[in-house]
Amino acid sequence: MAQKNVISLDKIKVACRDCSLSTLCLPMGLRPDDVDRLDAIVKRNRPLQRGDHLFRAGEAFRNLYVVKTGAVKTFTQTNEGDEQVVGFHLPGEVLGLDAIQDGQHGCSARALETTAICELPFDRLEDLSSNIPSLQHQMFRLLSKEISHEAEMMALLGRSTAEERVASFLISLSERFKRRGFSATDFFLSMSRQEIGSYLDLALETVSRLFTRFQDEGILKVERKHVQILDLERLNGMVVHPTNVERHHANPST
Amino acid sequence: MAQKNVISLDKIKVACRDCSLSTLCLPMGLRPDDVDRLDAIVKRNRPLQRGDHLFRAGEAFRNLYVVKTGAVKTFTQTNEGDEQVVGFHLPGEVLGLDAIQDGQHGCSARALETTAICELPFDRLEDLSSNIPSLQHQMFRLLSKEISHEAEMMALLGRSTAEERVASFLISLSERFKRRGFSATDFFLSMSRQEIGSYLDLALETVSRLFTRFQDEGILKVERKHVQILDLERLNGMVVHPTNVERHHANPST
DNA sequence: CGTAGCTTTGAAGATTTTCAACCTTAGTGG
DNA sequence: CCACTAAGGTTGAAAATCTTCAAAGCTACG
Repeated sequence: MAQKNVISLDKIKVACRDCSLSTLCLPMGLRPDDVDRLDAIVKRNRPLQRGDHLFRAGEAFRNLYVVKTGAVKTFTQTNEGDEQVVGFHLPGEVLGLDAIQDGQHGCSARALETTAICELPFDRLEDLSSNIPSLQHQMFRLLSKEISHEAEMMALLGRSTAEERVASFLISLSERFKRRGFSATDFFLSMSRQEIGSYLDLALETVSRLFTRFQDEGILKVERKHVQILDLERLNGMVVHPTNVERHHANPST
Repeated sequence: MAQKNVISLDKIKVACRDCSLSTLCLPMGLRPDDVDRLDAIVKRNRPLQRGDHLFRAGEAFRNLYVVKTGAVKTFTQTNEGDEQVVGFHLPGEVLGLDAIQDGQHGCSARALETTAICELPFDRLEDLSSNIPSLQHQMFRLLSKEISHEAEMMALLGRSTAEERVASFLISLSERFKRRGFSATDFFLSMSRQEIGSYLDLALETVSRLFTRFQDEGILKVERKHVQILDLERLNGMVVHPTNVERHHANPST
C-alpha cells in the first residue's frame, strides 16, 4: 500500500498534467498549490485494452474518468438487445458526468483501442471543490460544457440529412483532435461504420456510402479507418450552423 | 429600492417554495436555515406573456431560471433563418445551465404561454454553494441530471422512427406533468405541431399524421392542443427502452 | 492460407418529406 | 351578428431519402 502510494505520487502528477489538469484547470487557472491538491486525488490505472469496460450501465458511480490517450465509446443497450452508441470520448474528455445525478451509471463505457485513463474519485473532488472556489467554478463549467456539447449534438441529429450528419461528425472529430494537438485533417477512426451509424442514427451502409461519395467529390480521402480531410471548407459548407443572432421575423406577441 | 426589497422578501419565499426550492432542495434536503439563505437570493419578476423572450442567444449569462408556471421553449436559429427547437421547459424545470460554460447564452428562450419565472443570480449561487456543501452537491446533481436528460433525448432522436419519437415525446410530457402534480393523461400542448416537429426532427405534417393515427388506434384523443392519453401502456410499448443490464454477446476482446 | 469481421456496393422496399389544397378556429371589424 | 382573415392543423399524392436485404471484396489475424 505504502509503496504503491510512493510510486503513484510521481506518476500521478505526470498523469494529471496531461489529462485532468488540462481539462479541469487550464481553462481558468487554479493556484499551483491547488493544482497539487487536485493532483493528489487522481488515480491512474493500467491501460485498458480494446473492448475492455471502463464501467457498465447500472454500476455504482464512484469516479469521473478522463481519457488520457486512446478512445472510449459510451453506449446503452435497448430491450431489443442492440447497442446504441451515446458518445465517443477522445483524449482530454471526461466520462461519467451523467452518473452524478443518481449515483449510478446510465450507460456503459468500453475502450475502442488501447486507452489510458485518469480516475477522479468524485467524493474527494466534491470535498476539494468546497474548499477551492475556483475548482468549484471549474466543475460547474465542466458540467455546463457537457450540457452544451450534448445540446449541439441534439441540434445535429435534429436538423440533419445523412450528409449533414456525417459531415458534422467529421468536423467534430477534426476539431477535437486539433484542440488536443493532433492533426485536424489526417486521423484514424477508432470506431467502426456500425458504431458511427449507431451514433448518428444512420444505417452503417449509409455511412459507408457517404464516405465513398465524399471521397468521389474530392472532399475526403478514406481508406478504411484512415481519414484525410482534403476540403474542410466544403465539409463545413454542408452543415447548417446555428447563429448567435436571432433574426427578426414578425414577433407574435408584440 | 428598500421598499422593493421589503415587498419581495415575502414573495420570494413563496416563490421559492414552489419552484427553485423543489428543484434544488427537495431531492436531498438542505437544512432549513440554508433553504432560507437560498430563498434570499431568488428573484421573481413579472410574468412573461406568450412570445416574450426570457433571454436571447448571445446575451451575457447572469442567472439560472426556474419555470414556476407556464411553459418556455429554447431554440437556436440556423444560418438559413429557420428555428430549431432545442427544448421545452415545464414548471419546476431549470433553464440556462448550458450557459455557465462560457458566460453566454447559446440559445434563446421564449414563453409559449403566460409564464412565471424565478431568477437565480448565478454568482450568488456559486458563493452559497461554496459555503453549503449540500447545496454544492445539489448543484452538481442538477447539472448532471440535465446531462442525463439530454442523453436520453439523444437516444430518443437516435434510434427512432417517427412513431417512436412522437410516442416518446408524449410519454415524456406525461411523466413531467405527473411529477409536478398535473394529470398525466389529460393535458394541453402549449407548443404548435411545427415546434414539436422541429424538436423531434420531423415535418409538422408527420407529427399531425401520427397524432391522427394514434387517435384512430384508440391510443389518444387529440383535439388541437388538448391531448388525452387513453392507452399509456400501448404508447409505452412503442418505444424502445434502454436496459440497465448489458447483454452478453461475444466480447470482441476476451 | 483460411476464416471472421468489416466494408463496400447494388437493387428493392419502406418511411418520411415536400408540395398543395382544404379545413377549422379565433379574432376583427363592418 | 356575421363575414373575413390569418394562423394553425389536416389530408392526399408524388418525390426524395434512407433502410433493408443480399452478395461480394478486402484485411488482419491466427
